[in-house]
Amino acid sequence: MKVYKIPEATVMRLSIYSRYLHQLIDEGVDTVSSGEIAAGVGVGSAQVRKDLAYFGEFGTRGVGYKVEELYGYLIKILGLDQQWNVIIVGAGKLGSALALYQGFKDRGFSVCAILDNDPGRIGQKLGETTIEPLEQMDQRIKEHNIKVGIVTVPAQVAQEVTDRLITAGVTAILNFSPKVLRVPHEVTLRNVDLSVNLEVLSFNLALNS
Amino acid sequence: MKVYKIPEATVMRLSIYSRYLHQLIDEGVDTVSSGEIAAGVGVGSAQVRKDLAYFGEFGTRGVGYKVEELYGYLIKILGLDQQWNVIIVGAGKLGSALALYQGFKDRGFSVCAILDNDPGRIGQKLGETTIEPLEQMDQRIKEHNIKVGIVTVPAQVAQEVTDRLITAGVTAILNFSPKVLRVPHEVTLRNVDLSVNLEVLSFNLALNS
DNA sequence: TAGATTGTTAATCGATTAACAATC
DNA sequence: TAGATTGTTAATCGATTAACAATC
Repeated sequence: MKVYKIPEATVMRLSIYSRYLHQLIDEGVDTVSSGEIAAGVGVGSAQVRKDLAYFGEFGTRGVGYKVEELYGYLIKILGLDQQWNVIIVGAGKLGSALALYQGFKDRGFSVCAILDNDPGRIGQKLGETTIEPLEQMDQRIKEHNIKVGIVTVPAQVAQEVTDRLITAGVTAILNFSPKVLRVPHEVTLRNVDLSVNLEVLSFNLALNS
Repeated sequence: MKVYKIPEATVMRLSIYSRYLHQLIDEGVDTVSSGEIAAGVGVGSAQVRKDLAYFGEFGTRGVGYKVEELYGYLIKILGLDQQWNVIIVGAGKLGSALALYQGFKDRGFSVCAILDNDPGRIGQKLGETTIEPLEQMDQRIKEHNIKVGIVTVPAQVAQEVTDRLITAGVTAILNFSPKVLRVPHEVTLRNVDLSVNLEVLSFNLALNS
């Protein structure tokens, strides 16, 4: 797949398209147009075609796209045709909820290690997985060839934990801590800052009042 | 505050700046330049000045910004100088974790109602708040003048729940369900789609392998 | 005054959208 | 062939960045 520069928004939309196509498969639909996908997920049809065009030609002019086929391509493009092992650092409320989140499993993500440094938490089970001390990080990452780390620790230790994850071999990080993290450019970082999200809402509420 | 069109990215950065300023206050710093803020949060200094310029002139040429003063302005702009009452619909793992999330309280958000339709969950306590049936929605929203709704229900019922929230008076929605929601234009919607986030990581991993 | 840093304008960059030739 | 819809180009839009006059 020879690709130059894909806008991040495009990747996010591909993920959403793929879910919509999954729904169409369930409904037994077998052909769909860019306009229908667009209407289904609330974007323009040119946007849909443009997003797909980054990766190839998947449709038939005058006809549209075969739903199952396009779905298969998207899953491949998104890397969801393989299993990704995940480590969660921080077994607080949020980390524990994420460890048990069914949506991750559904899409091929397998949480195979959960770490915390609270002696009261270590040894407890979350589903199949036992909470272990941070010292186990290196071993678990190597053992399970983990590439994805989820950071749900307090802000003060988030950078340190991130550095350790990267040193141990993780190259993709989902950060839930309210901390601006620095990572080398070859590591992909995404921030899911819950407070920032609520504050955008708050901004809009304040604006309209 | 007379404002035309603020990029959403600007609002998110303002939230991040405000946290950085809070940290500077703790450190006893009392003056800061746009370059220092920029370095602190990993953006360009022109970006910082431009973001602030949407809302006014907060600095002194040749000197910089007074930390506490600028922090105060940002809190005001973000609407964090007032308390926002929040309702959570869906008391599963994620909803429960959010109900207890300290970060929300710290920024002035008060979760004052949690609803679920699972009889096994109703009546249980999450912190101070008791899980109630969905029938209580209208009453709680009116009683507490709730403007913010957090949706953590399964995709199948997300749109229905959202419609009910809006009818009852909620005008800002944080959606954690993997569902494209339709809301009237006067309602602010933010999607925090955990799977989409992981899939962007997966895409990048697949790209680099 | 000299040095520093803001606020703002203009240039650049990149993403979205409209339009249409290609083609089923 | 006529109608439909793709893939792609070019136009538009909007956000970021560079540059600099204003000014402390």
